Amino acid sequence: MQMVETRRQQIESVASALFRERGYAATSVRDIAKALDIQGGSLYAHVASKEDVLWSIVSRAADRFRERVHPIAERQTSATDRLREMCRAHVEVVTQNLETASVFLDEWRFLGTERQAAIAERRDAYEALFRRVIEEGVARGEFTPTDPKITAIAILSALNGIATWYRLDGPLSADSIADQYAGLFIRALACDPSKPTVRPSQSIPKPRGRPIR
Amino acid sequence: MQMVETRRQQIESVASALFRERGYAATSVRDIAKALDIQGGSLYAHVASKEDVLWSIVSRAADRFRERVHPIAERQTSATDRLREMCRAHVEVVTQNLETASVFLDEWRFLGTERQAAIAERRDAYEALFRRVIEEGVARGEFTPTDPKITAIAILSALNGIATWYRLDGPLSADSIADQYAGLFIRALACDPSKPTVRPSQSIPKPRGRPIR
DNA sequence: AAGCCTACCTAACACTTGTTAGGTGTCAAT
DNA sequence: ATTGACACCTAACAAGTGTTAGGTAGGCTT
Repeated sequence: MQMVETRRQQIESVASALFRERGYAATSVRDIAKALDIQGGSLYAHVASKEDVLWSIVSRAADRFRERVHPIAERQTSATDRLREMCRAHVEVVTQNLETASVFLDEWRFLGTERQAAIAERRDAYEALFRRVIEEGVARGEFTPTDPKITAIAILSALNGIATWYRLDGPLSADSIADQYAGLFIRALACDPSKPTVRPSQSIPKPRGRPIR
Repeated sequence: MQMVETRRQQIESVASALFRERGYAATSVRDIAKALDIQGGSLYAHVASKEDVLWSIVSRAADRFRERVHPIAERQTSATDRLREMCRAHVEVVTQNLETASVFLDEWRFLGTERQAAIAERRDAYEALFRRVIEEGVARGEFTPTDPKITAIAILSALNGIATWYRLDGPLSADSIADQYAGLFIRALACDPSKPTVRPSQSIPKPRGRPIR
């Protein structure tokens, strides 16, 4: 009974590819239709608007990231371990959903105001997953003391950059990329073993209003 | 004699701001004109085309990055030192030219094919500056062995990400951001001091065809 | 056989797009 | 006083934009 792909899914799939390579604003509804060998107006039997398609893509991609990474963030393992696995999972989502992930990362600003706000909220929450793991690692003396907010953003920027240059037919496997990135960040955070500063431990300080300085 | 700002410069300045916040494709020539309180067609007394404006912005921004970072890459100091300073300089260019840098990073794909290729070439050369410093640091045993290409891309992705979120009126000074980022990457690359592997030294291996694996 | 649903088409709508041709006024140099 | 450059305007162009209304053909159910 399993049908291969509903028309709506085909539209989103084709739109993802076009939005990624030309950008949302530079892709017309007729471009999408042409890729499916139908007429521009015929799309509206399946979708309410062009922005609607973007929203579906973006919001589904947001789901994927959270679904994969959130469970890892809640594990009871070391911060080092969780951060490594979170990085790996993030890279996996990017490389396995290259088009939708790219659209999510780059084109969400073309959504209407409310939808944009909804995504911003989810991105903040997602970023907070990384920030908290870093905070915890620092508090436990597992990580070098750093500003968790900046560090989290730096890590995510680097990981998200993969979406721009990764090619399925390239020489690098997704796994090896993930390992390299994860290793890089773990080394950046790993506490210098020469001075085993075991901070107050256990207690994680509540984040104050302003992030730094 | 110094005139404040030629009309052409005003156009590019206003266009940078609009391209950054709405994207090139979603910004009309009339939008740019309206910001200058003139009529859409009047712009063509100063510029040849919309793409021409983009090209000016993008290519000038590319210049700025190279001008600031290339001299540092050629210093005779340690790889650690050079990488740190290169990161700092890059952040400086981003934060001091927020709008043009953002446009350079995000909107260059809307250039025509040849101009796009020209920018791609310059970006590759710029990326190579970072890659070579990393290669050298690894070869000298100054850095942990890592794939220089991936590492360079990771660093630049993180640094470029700053262009998306940095605000002049935000709580973080550009300098402190630069230090944090630079510190992060240096720690990620610094060789574990417990095993002072002084590799063959001096000789830097020629990069082979395929990057890794 | 009738009705209905799905999937698509055609044609048009109101509007926006980048760009150009020709015209107007201002100001400095001749 | 004439010239010419400069900065801008108006008006239009051809093409493309997202979207809609109305129509048609085929297949499924009744």
